[in-house]
Amino acid sequence: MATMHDVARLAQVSVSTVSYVLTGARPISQATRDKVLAAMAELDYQPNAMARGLASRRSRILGLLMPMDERGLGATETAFVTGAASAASAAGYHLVLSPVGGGDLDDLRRLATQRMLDGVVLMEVQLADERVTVLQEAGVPLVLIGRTGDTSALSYVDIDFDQTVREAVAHLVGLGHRRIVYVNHSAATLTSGYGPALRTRDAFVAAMTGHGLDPLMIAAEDSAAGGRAALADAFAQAPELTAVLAMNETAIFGILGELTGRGLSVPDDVSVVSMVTSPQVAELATPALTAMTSPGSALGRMAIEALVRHLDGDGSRLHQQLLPCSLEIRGSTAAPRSRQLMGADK
Amino acid sequence: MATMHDVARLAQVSVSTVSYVLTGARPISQATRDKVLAAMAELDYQPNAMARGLASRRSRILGLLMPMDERGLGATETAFVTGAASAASAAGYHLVLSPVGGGDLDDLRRLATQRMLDGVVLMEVQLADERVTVLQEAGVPLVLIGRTGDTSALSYVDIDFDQTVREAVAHLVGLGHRRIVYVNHSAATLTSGYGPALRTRDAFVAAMTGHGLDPLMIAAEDSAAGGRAALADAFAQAPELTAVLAMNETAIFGILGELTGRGLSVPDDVSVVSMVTSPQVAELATPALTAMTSPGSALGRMAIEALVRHLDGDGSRLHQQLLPCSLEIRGSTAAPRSRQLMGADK
DNA sequence: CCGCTTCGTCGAAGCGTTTCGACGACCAGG
DNA sequence: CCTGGTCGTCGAAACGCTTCGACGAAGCGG
Repeated sequence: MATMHDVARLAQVSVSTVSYVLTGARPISQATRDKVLAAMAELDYQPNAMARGLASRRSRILGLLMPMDERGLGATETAFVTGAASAASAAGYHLVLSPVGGGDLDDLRRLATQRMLDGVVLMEVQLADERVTVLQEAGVPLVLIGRTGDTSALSYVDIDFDQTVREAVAHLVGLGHRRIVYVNHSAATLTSGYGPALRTRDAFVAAMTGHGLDPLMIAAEDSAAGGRAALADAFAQAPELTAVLAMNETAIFGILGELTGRGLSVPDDVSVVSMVTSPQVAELATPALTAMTSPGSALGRMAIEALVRHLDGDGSRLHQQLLPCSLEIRGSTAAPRSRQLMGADK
Repeated sequence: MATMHDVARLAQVSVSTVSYVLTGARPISQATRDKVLAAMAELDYQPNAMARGLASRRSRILGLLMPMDERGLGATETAFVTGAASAASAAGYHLVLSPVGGGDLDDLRRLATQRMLDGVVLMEVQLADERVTVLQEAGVPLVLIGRTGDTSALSYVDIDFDQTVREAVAHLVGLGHRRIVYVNHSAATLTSGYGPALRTRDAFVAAMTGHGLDPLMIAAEDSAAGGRAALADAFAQAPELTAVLAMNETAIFGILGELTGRGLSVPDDVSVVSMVTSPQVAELATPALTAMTSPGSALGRMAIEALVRHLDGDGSRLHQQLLPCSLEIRGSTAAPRSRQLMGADK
């Protein structure tokens, strides 16, 4: 493994000159630069990351802390990761993913405090997230995907749930639906203060009342059974319902099953819109689901870009940005048919 | 940020003594050790990973190279990752995940060649995998999950597809099924030489003929539509079929949909077994799928342990090991009912 | 009681970079 | 022709750790 010394010797320049060619920290004449580059190529030289990190006090490694529970990662999260990775690589950083589950806060602290990571992007942030505290104490630059309760001093990118829900509701209302039920995550999730669940709830209420409609929300367990139960519940409360908006991606298969079980067809009897869903999952269902597709890769890219700007640039300004999901119309939404028209207005 | 010098000064010992306390490379008396540890605690000392890596020429970082395509990560892969992460942490290593897609072989080469990674675990290995070549050339210790075509010089852990298929077939045959169709990945995947698809195909043929039965395999695209088409195809070729064994996790929802569409009930008319499937996915379907659950977390742990043994230990011996999936019986398999008994033997 | 290990500790030499101060060479202005 | 300023390059000092050789102090058999 060739070192800078070898390159310098072969190019007949000093070690520091080689370093300047590499980093561009000082001007180097074209002639010398060429000599050095030729020597590097000949020796197949690769800078040693450790030495570089030690001397410069920056590792050029960014961490992406992702939760890894048993559920697996959806296509949305994956898109986020690939977006982040390519953005990092474009900025000359490596991106490493660290699967920090619940218990290993210590592992996180160690990573952060050992100066391995120049900066960190945190996924799946909770409203009160210990990881944020740990990293802030360690003085590691931080960008969140999602938001904590108090966002005043933090940089983040997140989904614009308000806008997303509004669009979804507008789509359904535009088709003629009046009675729309929103299937959210479980009651436990809501009371635990899970941001997306709370924000979509509020947004749904706002959007519906904005249309002069009555907002009906059901909390559903994250399972197929939870979806079935939620739908049964919904029909009990609003037999005339013609549309379901579902935040709970896991429950949605149960919802579809229950609909079929009741002899109702999608989309003719009941329209279904799935929130924050990837095309891949949407296509799994029959008919394919009209969904609000999350801007996963854009979010990942923006998070990394904000972090890099913070690292390379002035380092002061906060970056706070929201991006809505985009409506992708597939086969699960249509105008409500007569069944409803009889019971309702028009 | 305190350094070793600070600790040494406070404990009134030399820097090297502090280092020996940390690494255990030489014996240190209990008295000095205590002094040093006390000083570390007081200063909240954390060793600098870069300096340590530079001096010792090992980073104590292991890489897990995972493909990140748009499909997302199933619970199986996630289990693999968490198993690997906890094993690494237990062995005193960090595990970082690197999302290396198709294009960025260069990025991989750079990581490998910059001496950032002490060793690497490769997921989703293809029969002819460029990444293996790159890493071998860079001289990075390597453990595969999955197998290349020529496994002679490589360490790997993999699923024992042969055993897994045999168990699945035995389960169905034991219930009384005679006509069983195997829904594999797509024809394109097969001809591209995707190991699991090929190995399960061969295993299926062997298992079926072992029972004196005729092996029928259908290749299906990785989509719901692909599953539907495959099932239609299967019924065309074998109208009397009573059981489906599916390797293609994506197609399975299409298969179930098509079955329902034909008015056939699962498991009374047709039994379904899903191969290499996580409990989470199996529970999504109604009824929940009888499945061969992959030993994800055990595979991850074993891969890391093999790698660590190679790094810390003798470094010579290869580690090659297969683990079967375990049969988990849920609601999608049962004895075939009369419809078949009429058409077939017994 | 002597020379030989063994044990515990120390000092110093790296590890491969970056970065800072210095220093000729060259050029423009006075 | 001298002064002052860039420009391009060099040498050397970090960066924070590991590791090797050395060396006193014990402990031991003879």
